[in-house]
Amino acid sequence: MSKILIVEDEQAMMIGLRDNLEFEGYEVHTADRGDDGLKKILSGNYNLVLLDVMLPGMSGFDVCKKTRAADIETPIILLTARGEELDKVLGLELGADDYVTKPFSLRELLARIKVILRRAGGSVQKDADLITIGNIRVSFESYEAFNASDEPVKMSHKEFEILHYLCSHHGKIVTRDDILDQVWGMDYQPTSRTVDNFIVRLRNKIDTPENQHIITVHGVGYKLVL
Amino acid sequence: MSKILIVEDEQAMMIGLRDNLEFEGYEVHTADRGDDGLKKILSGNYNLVLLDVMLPGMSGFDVCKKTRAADIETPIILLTARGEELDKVLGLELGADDYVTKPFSLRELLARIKVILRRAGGSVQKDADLITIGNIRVSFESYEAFNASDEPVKMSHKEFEILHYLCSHHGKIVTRDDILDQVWGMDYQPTSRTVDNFIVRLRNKIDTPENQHIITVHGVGYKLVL
DNA sequence: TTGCTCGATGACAATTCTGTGACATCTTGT
DNA sequence: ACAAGATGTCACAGAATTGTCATCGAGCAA
Repeated sequence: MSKILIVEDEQAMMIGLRDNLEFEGYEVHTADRGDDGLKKILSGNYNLVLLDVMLPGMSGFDVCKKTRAADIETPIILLTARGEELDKVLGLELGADDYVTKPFSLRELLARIKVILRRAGGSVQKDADLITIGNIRVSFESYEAFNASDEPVKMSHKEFEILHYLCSHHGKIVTRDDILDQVWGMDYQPTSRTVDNFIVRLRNKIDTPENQHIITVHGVGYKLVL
Repeated sequence: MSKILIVEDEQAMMIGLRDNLEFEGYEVHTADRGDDGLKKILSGNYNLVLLDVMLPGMSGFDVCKKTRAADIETPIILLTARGEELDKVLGLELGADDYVTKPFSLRELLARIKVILRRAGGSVQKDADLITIGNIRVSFESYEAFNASDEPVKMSHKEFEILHYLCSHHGKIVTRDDILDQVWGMDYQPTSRTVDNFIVRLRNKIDTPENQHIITVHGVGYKLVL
């Protein structure tokens, strides 16, 4: 679970933020002075910092600057009361990762927090095994495929395996022999014509009118582009 | 150098952005339709995307969503004309990394770009095997070639092989027989006229008006200069 | 058994790539 | 400058590759 530090001197604001973030499942810590906040940030113990600009002890700008000067890369979102652009830019140039201007909407702040935590390599996994390829979304774990309207798309076992192989090498070229070796095995192999036929079937399922995802590389093989 | 893609249909806006970003030292590419933009983004060739929300072809939201669905993590900054919060949140939840609301200040946008590029650690590693030769960039691994505008260039298998051989001996002189031996093999070999013909085809694709990259060494063979 | 699906194959069409000759143009040596 | 040889360039026919369809048989379930 992500740990968030709130550095904010206005009691009401701080409590509101804390409660909401805790409700969202974050672990929340607080500081109400700039210098205290800096000390905590420098411990490197947080995944994210919400930092007010107007603070007793030390301004948010200075906290930010000193944090970066100390080579601490903890993401920082600035909370500023003034809507002036100068503040924004200054903040970002000082090393902040984002800012919101008071009054801000909670939904927006939460969205921004999510974005930054995700980007920081956080722990938001996505639908992991549902991969979108052209027209369809495929799960290789459950051998299911769905079209744009979420209706199931029928795919045979071999079709899944071939698509899976193409997927795991997407962007790279795969020869017919590669496919035969991987999907059918070294011992028994049908004609390479068979591969072409499966490619046709896959194309019918995943290609959109505008985009062809399985590219023929003449004289070499095929290539899947996502 | 960071490569930035601008997806924007308003000419004036696009030109303004492009010029300013180029002035800042970024390599800028453009697209004026949502679907075209998506195609380019999916190539994974960019460090950052500036994406307008209102676009012909496909909305910025959809482009964003599809990009993330395809597991491409290229950072995206949304450009939105409407100041509505819903847009912002929606955009961020769809996987955008940031947004600015038109009209935005250039300084702010530049600051945000810097922040994101800094955070992304700033390099597209796909360029690893992308070699630039004159007009085009070539990947011998994936048998792809792109021109200056990042549009794919068609190249046949033999063309790739010959260019590959020239590349691996760039700066040195290569005789026609060398090429025939390497590309066609010792046993079967066409006329040496055939080589000339392929050289012509390659030249048409890679030479720029100012620079000839495949040099004829009269009486001996050819030489590739990068 | 019957009816179904899937894998495999071959035939043919469609497409793309190669190789060649003819002729224009250039380079070199005289 | 001239001739001889080398190279540039183009269009086209044939070769090679790939797309697509119809079909057949094996395996499986009802």
